[in-house]
Amino acid sequence: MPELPEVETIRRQLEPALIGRLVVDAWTFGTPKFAAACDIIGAHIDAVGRRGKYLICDLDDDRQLVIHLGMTGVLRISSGTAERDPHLRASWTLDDSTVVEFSDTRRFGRIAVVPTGNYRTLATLNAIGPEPLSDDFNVVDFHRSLNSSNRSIKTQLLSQRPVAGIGNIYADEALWRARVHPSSRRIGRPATHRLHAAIRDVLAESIGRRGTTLRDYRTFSGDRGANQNSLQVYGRSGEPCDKCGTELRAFTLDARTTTYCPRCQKRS
DNA sequence: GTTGCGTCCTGGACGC
DNA sequence: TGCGTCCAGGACGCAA
Repeated sequence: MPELPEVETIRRQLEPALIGRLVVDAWTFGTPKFAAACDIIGAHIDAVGRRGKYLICDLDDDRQLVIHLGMTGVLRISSGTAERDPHLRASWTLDDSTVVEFSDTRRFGRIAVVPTGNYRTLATLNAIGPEPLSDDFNVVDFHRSLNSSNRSIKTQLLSQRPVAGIGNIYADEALWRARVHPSSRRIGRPATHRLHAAIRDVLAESIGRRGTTLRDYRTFSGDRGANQNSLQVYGRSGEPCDKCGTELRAFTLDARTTTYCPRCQKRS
């Protein structure tokens, strides 16, 4: 499932292929979620950016192409083979004959075209928090944001409001590193400092490994990420904690599987 | 405004 | 072997 490190890895590889290119043709799967792909025919791509898990391409007509990869979305250059991908949801043909494809098995992804900076139709992006690896992500605001709601800490991280780009994998990993129980509804300053640092660390390390591939995720060049070999809690329920040896446990929080160490992550 | 829940969606795992 | 059921989860809409 593409989270910030996976989307950033794709963005870095996508950028040189798209910058300055003219979109001469487009195709889309017949559902409204992907229909906007065809709206950018005739536009040049000026920049390839990212906010949280959203890829955002600046167009030369004061609009932006916004792509969310959902759970299983993959962007790639068309192989040109005759065998059609049954999960292809959109494709763009560029003026150098490159064909960029968006494949999404579970159709949780989304494509939108909006006036630059106007994200009113994308509620999560419109209210998204600071980029975790930027200077905008500071401990004071993070602490205030986490304690402004009565929801659990993990639920808030997944909401994208306190900080952008965190999904289920990196939420579990960061909370474990920071020794914060996922269900905690209040967090003190020391724990906020630990969580702030842990979020930065797990994301930066995963970007360095080109993301986490559990099943579907591939980089733009079709490679698997390598961070799945370094996960310390996610998907490891029943295995011993790397810190204390206690058996890791899993439970469901907001319909998402949550793995934690009952000894290292005491509920506050 | 906040919170919680249902829905979307498909392939793999598993049990019978 | 074939069938049915369950599970995974990000974003969004809706109701309370």
